[in-house]
Amino acid sequence: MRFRFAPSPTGNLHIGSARTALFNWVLARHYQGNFILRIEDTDQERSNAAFEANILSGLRWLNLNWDEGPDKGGDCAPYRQSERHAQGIYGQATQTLLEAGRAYRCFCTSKELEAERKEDELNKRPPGYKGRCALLSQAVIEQNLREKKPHTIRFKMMPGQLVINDLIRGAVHFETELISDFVILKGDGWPTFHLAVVLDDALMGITHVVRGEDHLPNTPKQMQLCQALGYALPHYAHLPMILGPDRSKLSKRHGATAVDEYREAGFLPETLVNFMSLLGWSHPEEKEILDVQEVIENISFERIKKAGAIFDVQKCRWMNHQYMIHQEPLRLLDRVRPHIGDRRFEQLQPDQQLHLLKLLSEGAHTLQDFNHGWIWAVEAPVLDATKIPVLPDQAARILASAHARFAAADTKTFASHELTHRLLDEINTGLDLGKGSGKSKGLVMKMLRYRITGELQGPALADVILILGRDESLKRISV
RNA sequence: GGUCCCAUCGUCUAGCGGUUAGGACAUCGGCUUUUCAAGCCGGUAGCCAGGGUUCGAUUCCCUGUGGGACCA
Repeated sequence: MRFRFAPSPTGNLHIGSARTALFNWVLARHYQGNFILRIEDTDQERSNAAFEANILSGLRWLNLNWDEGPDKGGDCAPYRQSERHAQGIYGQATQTLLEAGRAYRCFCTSKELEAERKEDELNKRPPGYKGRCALLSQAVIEQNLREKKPHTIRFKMMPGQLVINDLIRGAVHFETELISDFVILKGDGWPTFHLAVVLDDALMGITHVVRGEDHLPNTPKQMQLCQALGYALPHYAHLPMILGPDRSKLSKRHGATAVDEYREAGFLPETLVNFMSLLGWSHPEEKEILDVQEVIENISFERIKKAGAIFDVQKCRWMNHQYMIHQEPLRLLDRVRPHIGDRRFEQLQPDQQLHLLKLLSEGAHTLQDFNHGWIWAVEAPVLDATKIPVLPDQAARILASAHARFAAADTKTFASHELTHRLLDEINTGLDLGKGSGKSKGLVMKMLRYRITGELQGPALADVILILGRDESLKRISV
């Protein structure tokens, strides 16, 4: 079995495309088939190498390795349609169809076609090419050719019933008489999407065409084209769309849609793979946190839904949190590092870094969340008297008491979580702030946190003190 | 406009004739916490509508409605 992912390099790798790639890849691995990457760059205007590079790097980041592709070759090379075009395969196929009478030259200008379309619209008739040039006499065609009149080549649709036996949707019926003859070779000799896809899939021995539902209406055209070229039809499977919050096809106006944007926002690739696999598919036991192996083992066309699914960033963030807290600390640290803008993080001792990582990861949803919340670890706060969270006389007493206890405590206390806690309790017990002891403790903690970190909220104070150590902590609460 | 696809909590989904319609995210409440998160416990919330088929429909069929995609 051979699966493929065939993106157009007309934009960065999109979540929707990545999901299609993922399913093809997973399916290929499940059936121990091949996963082929083919670049569909026949649109010379919009394709560019930077986009192609972005797509490849995105797939690599997601760990979706391909068996054959533009960068590594394979038995069906080349894997870039522009290079295949240079070999003349699309022109040859078109010639064959022309000779077989399944294609014809169309000399209609874009102006004429435009006018025709407008007229259809006015008369409320279904738009579409009426096949005028199919009726041209041989003499007229030759005359036009001699005059070097620009023309396209159209494929002649055969009227009749056509059924797609979609692996996900079942039988889908079409009346091909309602589908107009479509262009397969443009005026400049380049193939259109339909010709290129069909011919390449056939030539590359693709057995399963798994793609987005948006291609479903194109399929009848491609099936007739495929058969006219004399090739066996592949199996088709059309995946449900990934939608934006308004239920329309996920697009830029919905916010972040590029895989890159998620990478930069601090999502882990395994989160994205897991999350995308659950958009339109579910594990037989409804397990949600799955590694790729489990997806590969359990994937089946039968469990793929037909309805579109909204990409819920909230749930994706929750899942990313799950992956982060279950990550090996040292590994997580490595992955967090590139996201930390403040280089002073590197000045911290390894054990301090690890301790911070643990504290911060408890509430973090993305790798980007490690960018803040630890500045107190590398610099003493600039204090602002108006922000002091307690009354002035309370502040003075708390600081005096804390200073005395800190100074008297031994270094062991500042190396143990338990002892640090006890120290903080002692400071509280030794004071009489005229409130209930619970409230009084709150005041003590608030004041100390403020003096030590400059913040009114953050990680547990005992941990903060542990990370800073005795001397630095003492310094910060000195009057 | 034409063709095609789709339809279970707000969201992702389980369900493949008989279930108190289950789970997850979000939300709400409680607990925990010096605080914010996180964590734990609990709650609210769903079968688009109308016809059939059937002893019985969320489930099968039809129609409508709604949403979407494609064509241009």
